[in-house]
Parts: sequence; structure tokens; C-alpha cells
Amino acid sequence: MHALKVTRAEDFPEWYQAVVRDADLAELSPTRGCMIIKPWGYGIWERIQGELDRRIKAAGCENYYFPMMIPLSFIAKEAEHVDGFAKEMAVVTHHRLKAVDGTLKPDPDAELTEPLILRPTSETIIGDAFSRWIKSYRDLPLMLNQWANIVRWEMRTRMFLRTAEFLWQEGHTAHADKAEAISETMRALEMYRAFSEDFLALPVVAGEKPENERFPGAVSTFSIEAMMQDGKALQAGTSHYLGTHFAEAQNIRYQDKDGGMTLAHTTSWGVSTRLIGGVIMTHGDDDGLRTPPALAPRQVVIVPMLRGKPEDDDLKAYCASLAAELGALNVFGAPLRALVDVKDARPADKRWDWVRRGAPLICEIGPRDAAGGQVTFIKRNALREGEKVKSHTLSRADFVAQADVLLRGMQKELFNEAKARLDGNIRDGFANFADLERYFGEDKEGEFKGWARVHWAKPTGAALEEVGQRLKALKLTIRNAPLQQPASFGACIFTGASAVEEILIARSY
RNA sequence: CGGGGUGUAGCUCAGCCUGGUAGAGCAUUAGCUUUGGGAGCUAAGGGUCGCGAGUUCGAAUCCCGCCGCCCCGACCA
Repeated sequence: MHALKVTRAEDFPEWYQAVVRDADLAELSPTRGCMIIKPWGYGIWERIQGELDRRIKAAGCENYYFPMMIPLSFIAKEAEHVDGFAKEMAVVTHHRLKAVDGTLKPDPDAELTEPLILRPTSETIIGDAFSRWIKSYRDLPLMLNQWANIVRWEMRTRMFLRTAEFLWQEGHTAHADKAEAISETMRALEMYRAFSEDFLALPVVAGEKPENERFPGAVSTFSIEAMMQDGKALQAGTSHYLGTHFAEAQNIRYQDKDGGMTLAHTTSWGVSTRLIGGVIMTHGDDDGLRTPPALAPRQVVIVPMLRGKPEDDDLKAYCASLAAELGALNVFGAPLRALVDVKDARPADKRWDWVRRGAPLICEIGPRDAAGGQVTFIKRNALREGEKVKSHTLSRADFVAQADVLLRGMQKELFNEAKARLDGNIRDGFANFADLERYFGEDKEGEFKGWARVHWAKPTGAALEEVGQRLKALKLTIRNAPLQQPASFGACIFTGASAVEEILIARSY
């Protein structure tokens, strides 16, 4: 009997919804397409923020904050950018409500002279500021980041993966020349790769997006792609080299050493609460989430087996001192986060709540453990042996001494498990498009297909458009061209011509 | 935004075809029992049946309109 009502094999989308709800991560809000992020889910986001913010600052960026509302005219400044975002924009048009026939409506006399849009991203309003802040080569490079909420009016929403409002971090930088801007673009990409793999235990493939998948207005777009347990790809982070597109549109120029006016080269990069969806679909099992220890808001949860008897006090004291002892330890470069769950509920219910949330180590301590100086615990990443829950017992001293090793080991085990799935499910050997059609065309519902690694001649324009259409018929997209490329290439699977690049093709979220 | 499904207690759902103003299990609350592990018994609380208009003496049920959610598609960092 599993802790969730639906298993991954039965119905993956339903299972995903069940984890989000039963692990107490988030719920739907009365506002269409938006979610309420609950404490365990938000705690995970705070951990992401804390660690990534440290890495962003270590790279020399500073944080700042721009308004959530952007004048409508700003978004029109970069042509491709408009095309990319115009269709999913929330627009603020009035500044006052009025009761009309008993219902509150926007007051017709309070219409804004210029509507405001809720930011779908901030390139335009930040570019405007950059144009004022950057006067001289001495002002460069300018490297800034903001943590913010974003609004995109999506037609179809899914919790954490695509919601009308989401939380993210957007870095924006300006540089004197192309080489330096590209180097910053790659630095951010590598920062995301390392962060995902080390901290989220989420193995990814870093690479460059094809022309048709670029960010609107970018010269080149790079991504990290992760493989979910249903074989689909999830774009988990992006980094863009924007060239001088936004600099031209918004007049971001600096006076160089020779006194001439030169356009700056800009970049932007971001990750969002979508990462949490990626963690769920990578590490979740039929008992709920398995939160990687480095990421978990609580790494060790202690459930005292209280029985409403006098010895409960001794048991509570034992658990409290154990938690204090654990809290004095350092794991993953920070104090260990331990909690004694003293909520007045049945111990078994509390145990399963923490199993669903995915607390890495769940200690169940009864009077006998306390008397014997022991700790009985379960490891969430390897919860069961067969159908049965497997529990372990150590002396208290050994448990405290090994907590660090246990948590680090679990982090590694989760990563290795996901890494093996990623590496083991990227298929090679597609000689031509017909091979690809044969493999991806004949599928049963819910069948695991993984990704395809193929060679192509990297067509552009109309020819690329056609490639996109052919893939679309198989519900496939090009994910990226991995940074690590082979020494030589075979034939392009689309045209038969000599290939110039290796790319990953997959179904995606 | 197109196709399909769905909306009844906190959750999962029955009732709807064949109108007579609500049911089960789990959860919640209380009491008793139980206690090395998702407990048992007893009792109680909880629903303007998604919203609005209509037919009718009477609508969860029939008709019309709208909305939300889920899946597929289109779209999309």
C-alpha cells in the first residue's frame, strides 16, 4: 500500500498532481491559473533562492528590484520581443473601481492614459535603466540580478511547470564586447548546470537551443534540459546572449577608450519555480516526493511515539536533545535542519505526512529507543524493501556521528539514480528520419521513450521550419545541441547531407 | 482558443436516465478502549448539490447560458 492513491505507472499526470497536493507543496488558488505555494513548497523555493543567490553574488552580481508593471510602450521596443510575448500579456487599464448596478467595475473615467503590462520578463524596462546607467567603458561590465514574480497569460497551466504567475530570478548583464558577453552567458549556464546537479541532484544536459527555439530577441539561447520519469524533457534553466539587439532598441551605448560611442552587448538568464516541478518529476516515487537532502527544508524529522502516558515527557526530552545535537552539525555547508514533530496527531499519520513530503531522514523514536539510547529511522530515498517499509536502528551516538554521511550519501544516491536514467535513455543510432518515425511513431499511451541523439546539418530559415513541422507530427522538439560535441559527424537525419552538429530530440513539457 | 471529460461534505465518489428540497467511505470533533507503528467502538458536527436564468405545485435530477478544473491539441522559455 503506497502513500499516494495513484502510481506513476497508472497515470503520470495524475500522479504529479497527487504529489503536489499530498506533499503539501501547493494548491490551486481562486485566481485562475495561479497557485498558492504552501510552506513545504515555499521552503524548497527559499532553499533554491538561498543557494543560487550565493552563487550569483559569488560571480560578481548584485541584486536590485524593478517594478512589476511596465509601461505598454516599452514592450514594443524590440520587434521580435513583441511577437514573442504580446499574446500572453496581462494588461492594467484602470486605476479605480466604481459600483455600477451593485457590481464593482473599472471606472470608465479612470482609464490610464498609457496601459501598464504585468511583466512577462524585464528586458525592456531594465534596458531602459541600463541606457541611463551606462555612460562609459568604466561602467562595464554591469552585472545585476533580481528575484521577482512574472505573469504570462498561459492557455494551459500546470502546477509549478506553467502557471500564469510564477517566481523566478532574472540576471541581466551588459558588457563592452561580444566575447565578454558570451563568456558571461556561458558562465550563467554552467552555474545552472552545477547548481542543478549538486544542489537539486538533477542531472541535466547543457547546450544551445536551435534558432527556432530561441528567446524572442536573443542572438543565441542556451538551456539545461532534464529528463523526467515519463521520458519527457524539461527546460530547467536558460541563458541568453542578446547581442546588441536590446542595446540598439534602447540605446545602451558607452563611450569607449578612444572617445567613440559603442553599443553594449547584453545577456539575460533565469530559473524559476518550474525547477520544483522538475525535482518532483525526477525524484518523486509512488509514496510522494523524495526531497534531496541539500534542498529539504527539514533534513531530519523526529517523530516521537507519544502514547499519552507519563513517560511521554522523557521521550520528548530525549527527542529535543537529539534535535539540538543534530542542529549543531554542519551538512552541505550549513547547519543541519532538524525538527521534532510534536503536533498532537497520531504518530503513524505524522510519519506518512513526512514520507509524502519527502523529508530525507524520518526518525521514529519510542520509549524503548529513548531508554536504550537508540535512534530508529527510515531513509526516504530507499523507503521500502519489497512492499515493506524498511527501518534502521543505530545507537544515538552513531546516528549523530553518521547523519552527515547519511544525508550526503542520499543526495548522491538520488543524483546517481537520475543520472543513470538520463544516460540510459538517450538513444543513438538513428540513421535517418524514417528510423525516428518508426521509434516515436508507434507508441502506446504512456510508454517511456526517452530522448534521441541525432546528427543534423543545422538548417536555418524555411528549411528549419520544415524540420520543425516534421518533428511536430511526432510531438517532438529539438531540445538543444549539447556543449560536448563528438569529433566527427555522420549524415543529417533530415536531409542526408553531411551533418555539422549533434542534437537532442524529445517530447517536452 | 478547439476536441473530450468533469464539477454533490475537507478528500474519493454514489444519487441524475425514470423530478418529491441529500447519502457512503475516509477525514474532523468528543468519549472510551488500544499502543513498536497508516488502530477499534460509540456519538456528533459539516453540503444555498460550480454559477445564473428557465420549465414545474416541486429541480442535485429536465432545458438554456456561463465559469472552474483535468486530459489531448494549438500556443509557449
